[in-house]
Amino acid sequence: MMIAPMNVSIFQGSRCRINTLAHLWSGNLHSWTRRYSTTSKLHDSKIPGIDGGNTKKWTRRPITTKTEGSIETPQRSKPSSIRHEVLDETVSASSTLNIGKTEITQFQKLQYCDVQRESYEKLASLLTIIVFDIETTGFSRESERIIEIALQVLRGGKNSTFQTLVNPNKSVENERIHGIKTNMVNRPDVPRMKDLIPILLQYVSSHQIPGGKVLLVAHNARTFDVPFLISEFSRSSIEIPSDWLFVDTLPLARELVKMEGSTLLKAKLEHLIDHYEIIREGDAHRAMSDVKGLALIFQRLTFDLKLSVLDILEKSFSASDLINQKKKKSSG
DNA sequence: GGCCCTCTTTAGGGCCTT
Repeated sequence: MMIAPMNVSIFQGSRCRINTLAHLWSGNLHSWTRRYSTTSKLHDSKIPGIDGGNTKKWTRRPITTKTEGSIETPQRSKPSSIRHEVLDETVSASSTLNIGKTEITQFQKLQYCDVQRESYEKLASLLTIIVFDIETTGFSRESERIIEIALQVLRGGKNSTFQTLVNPNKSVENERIHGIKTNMVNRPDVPRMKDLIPILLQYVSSHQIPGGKVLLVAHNARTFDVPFLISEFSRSSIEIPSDWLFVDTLPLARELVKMEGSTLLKAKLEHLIDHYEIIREGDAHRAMSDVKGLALIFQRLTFDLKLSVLDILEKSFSASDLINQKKKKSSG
């Protein structure tokens, strides 16, 4: 963990800057720590899975989810009972919040940072970061539909990943992109979006820290994933919770492309995966494969760009931000 | 469709998502 003073912030005047978000999660850390042990903090992490430690345990099981009375949002829905897949990934989070004694001592010497550190730690401790991705039948959020969605909670722990196919109630014409065929999703046992939304809300809520916010991360989130979610939620007459914030990794990748000395030429997800030498788990353009890749990319990007949690929050936006932005443009 | 860049801003084209 690197700590250095910083002078500018829209949140508060001066503050401490913590140049990595890695301490907020553990689920993926081991995957790139092996390749990118460039910091002593990461090098010293005792993470299950490294060097013959515990390995990730994956089990696939059908579940029945009941949402009645369990969603803390105003948009309560009828109880639903849908079979879908949850991939259990058991990953210890114990290493991520540990700070070495030396680091604490050095930190404590920065007297002027104490108040800011307290605020930072409070903010960080209340934040749940979730990487997500959707596959769709095309680019238009008006005429096309979501056919797959995947999420990964970066903090790790039980049920840290979620994925499901979605019944679009229309044919899939772009199978060549993701390999998802019409007969894979147009089935009665595949949930439609209106059935899935209450489950999604419950899943996110179950990982949300009381009083905290959720930070949902996606590549090209601002102009693709989030507008698609807004449209799908709207069709189901459900609002996206106001405590969901979104971060788009595309502008972050573009910052890295522009950075002096950077070898990243394009901001596409595939270029980022190549750039960081990430080994894919599964096929490209399948939601969970892209989520797992992006989870690693997000960690590397925030490290390379020296972004703290506050920096990321400054770049975040809400669903209502996009809706209001669109209304302004329409009226203007 | 929004963002970004430039041979620009009274515009146009490329990128990025499926």
